[in-house]
Parts: sequence; structure tokens; C-alpha cells
Amino acid sequence: MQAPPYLDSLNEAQKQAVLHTSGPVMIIAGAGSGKTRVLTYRIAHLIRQEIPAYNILALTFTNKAAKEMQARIMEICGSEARNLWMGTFHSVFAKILRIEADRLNYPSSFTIYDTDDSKSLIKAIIKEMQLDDKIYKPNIIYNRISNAKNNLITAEAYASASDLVSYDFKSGRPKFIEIYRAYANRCFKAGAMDFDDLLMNTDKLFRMHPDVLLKYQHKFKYIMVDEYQDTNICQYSIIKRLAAAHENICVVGDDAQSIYSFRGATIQNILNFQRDYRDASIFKLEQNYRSTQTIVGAAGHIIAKNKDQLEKEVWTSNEEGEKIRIIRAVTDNEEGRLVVQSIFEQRMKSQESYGSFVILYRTNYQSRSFEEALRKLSIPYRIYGGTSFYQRKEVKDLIAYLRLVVNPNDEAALKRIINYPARKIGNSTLDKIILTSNQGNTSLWEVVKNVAQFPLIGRSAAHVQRFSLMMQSFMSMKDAHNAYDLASHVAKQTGLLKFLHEDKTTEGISKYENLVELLNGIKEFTEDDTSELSKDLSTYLQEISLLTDADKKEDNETPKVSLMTIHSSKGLEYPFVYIVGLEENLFPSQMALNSRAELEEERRLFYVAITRAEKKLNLSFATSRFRFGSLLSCEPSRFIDEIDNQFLELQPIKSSSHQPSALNKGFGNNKSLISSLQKTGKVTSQFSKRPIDINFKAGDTSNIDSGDQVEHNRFGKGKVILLEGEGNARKVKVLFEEVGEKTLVLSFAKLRIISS
DNA sequence: TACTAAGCTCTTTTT
DNA sequence: GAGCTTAGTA
Repeated sequence: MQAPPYLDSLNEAQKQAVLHTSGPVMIIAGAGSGKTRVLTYRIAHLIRQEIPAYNILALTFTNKAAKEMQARIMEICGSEARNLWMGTFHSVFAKILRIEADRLNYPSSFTIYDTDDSKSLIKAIIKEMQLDDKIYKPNIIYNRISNAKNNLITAEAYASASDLVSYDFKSGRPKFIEIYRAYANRCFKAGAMDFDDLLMNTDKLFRMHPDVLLKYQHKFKYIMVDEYQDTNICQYSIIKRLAAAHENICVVGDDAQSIYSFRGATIQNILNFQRDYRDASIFKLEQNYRSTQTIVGAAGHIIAKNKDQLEKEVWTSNEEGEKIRIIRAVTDNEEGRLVVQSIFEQRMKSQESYGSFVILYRTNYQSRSFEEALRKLSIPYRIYGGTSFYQRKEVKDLIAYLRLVVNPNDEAALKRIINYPARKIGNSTLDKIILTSNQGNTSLWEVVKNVAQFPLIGRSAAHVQRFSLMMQSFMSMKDAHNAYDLASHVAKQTGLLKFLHEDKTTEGISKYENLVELLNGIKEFTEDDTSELSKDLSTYLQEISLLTDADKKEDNETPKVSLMTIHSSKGLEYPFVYIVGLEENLFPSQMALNSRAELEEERRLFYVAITRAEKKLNLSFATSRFRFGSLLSCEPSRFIDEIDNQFLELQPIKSSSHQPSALNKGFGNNKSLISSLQKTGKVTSQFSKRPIDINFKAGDTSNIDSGDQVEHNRFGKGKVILLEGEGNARKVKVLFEEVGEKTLVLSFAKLRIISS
């Protein structure tokens, strides 16, 4: 087939994947192989073939990815691209669920509970059931419920699954199923779905209502799924059903980048694709356009250590590029300083903007030390993830009012604001309202609205009545006013704005500013002419409920250093990448060391991080770190050792400043730790559980003698004190300046001789 | 009912 | 270190 000219920029493998539009297709796309391009052009090509865009469903991993792709497609084939059904699983299915809500007896204005809402509801249920929240930890319960839902196990199904129930019994949580039931019931009563419900209820909708399924099967003649390796059983089931009629399904993924098993994703989906669709065509994209040979090579060596993977060989014709640098520091604060200093110097040297840099970490809390260091040098930065704008208390408070206006049954919203700002409705009154609503199996709002009928509520009834009347006045405005008018009215009437405006502390001022920013955002939404969406409040709330931090509008004026977790860096690329906090038990996480499968997922995470880099990769670790108020001593991560010597910079590893300077910074008031640090130069703590394993690859160190000064990539500088001959595998005992004595097996160890 | 101080608990990643 | 709960006080 002659490829049309707009596909000229693609290579052969990419072109084939684009042109093969009918039947089941799986594209295995290595990191940096132009996966997004292929997907984009594939959709554009379909539209060019006169397939109506509304017949195409494209599921992406983030809203941002969807938006960018849509913009790109629009460039190629014009405004028809607007009719594409494109977005995350959650947002697309939320849209379908709103249309079909009555089939599931939900209001079409159902609320979407975020994790906080869900957890506090679970907490409340545990309390109401008078269970011990030390045994029934809301977090664990939430995860277990979420897990069940991701595997399509409803509360009813759970109750009749004897293995699950007996597991709970054995692990001391026999009442779990009752919590699950109560939670599901309360969500339903509140007209609310949590994130997992959006998927599970879609599956339920299609399963129970064949006519609805038929309608969408007919509508979505072409289905494309990005990041297929990170789909879970529930998503799999939905896609399978939807695609059953036409089987024009194209999935794109990379098993080496599967990093979401914790939320139910199963790599089996991608491995089983050929079993599900016997006549599936498979395309492999193996040429990497993103990174230097050094980076591609190092990443390949790392991932090769995993057993579970599809065969593929990622390669590149890019230049060799600079070697990987390892930065070692004594504390997390010093790590921040060294990394930021390196960014500063690199920027000078390469004349690139700060937008070309990213700092990647395993956990959100690690951002702190880098923020501080960046602020000190006045380098602009932006943090993705963590507490996002919409998670802030003041923002959630106003949104809770708005949610309640749209869906009065929303329990989480009502609890949040019934006494905020304070209006003399205390906890005991709220407890009575909850009790009354549980007895009558009604929503909280029904009780609040008809408070006069319930003598139980007592003296506070008048206050509740006043609150109820105020809310009703807002509700009556709902249909005649746009989102902004209503929101600003609510902000004023409830006293929220005034309350924060009067607070002149720095915190109060910033809260006030956030509220104003929120209102401005709503204004922008109502004034946006490019979108055909209705401008009412309920549409606005739908829009924001599934937004994440990555979707927030960029101000592109100042280029900024990005900070994010590795998970949220998926799909992104930067010329200069710093992977930080490479310490054992942190990355790989100590919670992921229970099985080979878990460790392999951590390794895939490392692989994802490495392959974000285009030009230069830097790794850093600290040998001690503050966490939860205590100082932990850290061992460098095993992942550092897994990097082959040939990819590492040979110049001496930057030596760190020593204890005195570290002492001045952030060691808090833990006197015993400080004195231990002063005496011994190292800190041991109860948290350091795992022994260091010595498991290194061959280095270029055959001529070592006692007395040599050596440097090791993990342990820093030291002096050889004893050699033990054991054939090829000579052992060497080294006294390291910082970590003391270690025995290394020479044929595996990466030792560099500094002086003989 | 509202506010404050002291105490306890977090230890992963996200839609 | 932060965020939340509890106990004690106004």
C-alpha cells in the first residue's frame, strides 16, 4: 500500500502500525519509540479515511495526553477531531455513566468521590460500627475495597466468595465485608461513585443492559487503548465487551513499563492479547528516537535482569552521549544542594532552559529538600502531584458547597460544610443526624431538610434549619445561573470569602488567594467559547472531578525545573534527568521486596525513569535521610550497582562534604543521633534492617593491594586492609571512611583505585 | 461549642 | 515533619 504523504515522517514499522486499521492489533512499543506519534497518526489516518470521528474511542492514561493528542490530530485533519471520544478510562466512562445513569438508578448528576471522600466515609462507617480502627485501618480497608472492585468483585460477590471471607476472618478482620457493604450502600444513597465505581459500574452497565452495550458497540467502531500494560481486569472486561462487535481494537503498550500493579493492573492483559484475538497483528517498535546510546544501553542492561518480559530489542542510532553521573551526598539536604547545583551548572554549560530538567523521585515527600535548594538559588520550579490545588482544604470547602447544590444527597460534601464556617452545629448534632438517616435509610440531606420532623435533633434544630434554608436557596438558583455566578454567590453568602479575607496570617492570605483563583478558574470555564459544554455548575464539577495536577494549566512564560514521582513521569521526556533518592528501602521501596515480581516492578520503574532522559542522566543518593522526625542511615540502592560500569562516568565520584556541615542542617534536636554522628561519623538506626548485599559486576580492578586507596560507587572512599585469595573471586576487606569495614568480592565489585 | 496544646500515627506509587 | 485526634479549658 502506498502511504499517504502526511505519514512521511514515520519509519517503516510505525507506518505499518498506522496503516493496519482493521481487526485486532497490538503494538509493542519500546521506550522512546514514538508510540504517541503512531497512535496520533493512526487516528488521523482513520479520520482521513472518512471514518467519522465519533466512531473512534481512544483511551489514554492521562487527560493531558488525550488533549495533546487531540490537538495534534486537529492539526492534521481539522475540526472533525473534536468529535473524537478521547480521554482517560475514568473520564470517558464517567461521561457514559452520566448518560445512562438511570439504568443503574443513579442520578445523572452523581458525585465522584475522590480518595479523601472515600476514606473519610470508611472511617465514619468504622466508627459507627464501633470497630477498632487500629485493626480496621481505613487505609487498608480502602485499598482492599478498591482491589476488590478492580477485580470486579462487588460486595455481594465478595460475601459469597468463601476464600475471601475466610481470609478476612483469619487476618482478624471478619467484619470487612460488612464495611464494604455499608460503604457501597452509603455511596449509592449519596448518589456518589468513587474512582473504582466508574469502572466497575460501566462494566455492570454493559453486562446487565445488552441494549446499552449494543448502542456503544455500534458507536465505537474503532477502539484504541494506550498504555495497555497498565490496565486492570475491570478495564480489560469493558474493552473486551465493547470491541466484541467489530474487533477493530488496537492496543499499545510496553510490558517493560508496567508500573501500576498496585492498583490492579495486570501484565497478563498484554501477554494474553494474542490468546484473546487469535488473528491479531503484532507490530514492534524498537528504534528509540529519544535517548543517547548510553542511556538506551544502560536501560537495556537493567531491564534484562527481569525474567517476566516480552522479547524485544530496543536500539538507537543516536549519538553515544555523555556517561551517567552518580552524585553521592551525606544527607537529603545535601543531596538537594548537589543536584540543584548540578542543574545550575549544566544549564550554564548547555545553554538550555530550566524547562529541560526534571527531578524524579520514588515518593512524593522526597520533593522537600529539592524545593528548598531550588528556592535558595531562585530557580523556578514546578511540582507535579502531591497535594494538588483541588485537594487544598479551602478549595475543597467551596467545592463541597457546590457539590451539595448539584447533588444534595452527597454525604461527604454535607459533612464537610454543615458546620463550616461555624454555625453551631457540633459533632453531637451531626451524630444525631447520621443516626436518624441510618435508621430511616435516607440520606443526610433528607434529615437536614426535614429537621423539624425529627425531635431527636433537639436544640440545634433551629441552626440546622437555617443551614437547610440557605442551601435550598442556592439550589433554587442552580438552573437559572451559570457556574461562576452561582459559585461566587455561594462564596459570599456562606461567609467563606469574608472569613478567609479577615485572616491576615500568611496561611490565611494564601488560602484567600486560592479561593480567588478557584473562582477565576470557574469564570474562565463559563467564558470559554471554544468548548461546547454547557456552562452550568454541574458540568463544571464533572470537568474538575477527574482532573489531576498534571492537567492543570501551564503558564508557559517561565521555563521551570519539573519535580515529580517516577509514576507521573510516564510518557514524558526531558533532556536532563536526575533520578534521586536511590537508596535501598526507598527505591526499591522496602514494601516491594517481598517477592521477585515486586522487585521486578520496581526495576521496571527504574527503567521508566532512566528512559525519560534524552541527553544526560544523573543518579543521586544520600547516606542518611530525615524521615518522620528521625534520621535514618541509608545504604545506596542495589539499582546503582546494576548499572554496567561502561555507562558510568569515570571521573571520581563527587566527594561529599562531611559531618560538620551536615550537622548544621536539619538534624533537628535529636541529641543522641547527633552525638553518635559526631563520635563515629555514621549513624545507625532501628530502621536500617536489611544487611547490605555485596553483589557487584565485574570491574576493571585486577591489581589491588593492601594499603591502596580505593573508591566504590556505593560506599565512597576507603582503604584496602586485607586481601583474600579465592581463585578468581578474590575477596577484599576495605575500611571505608563513611560506612566502616566491608568485605567485597572482587570479581563483582566496582572498585576504582585512587592511589597505590 | 470553640479553641489550644499535647500526643499519636503516618512509612509508596494514582485515576 | 505534618496532619489528625484527644483532653482540657474558656
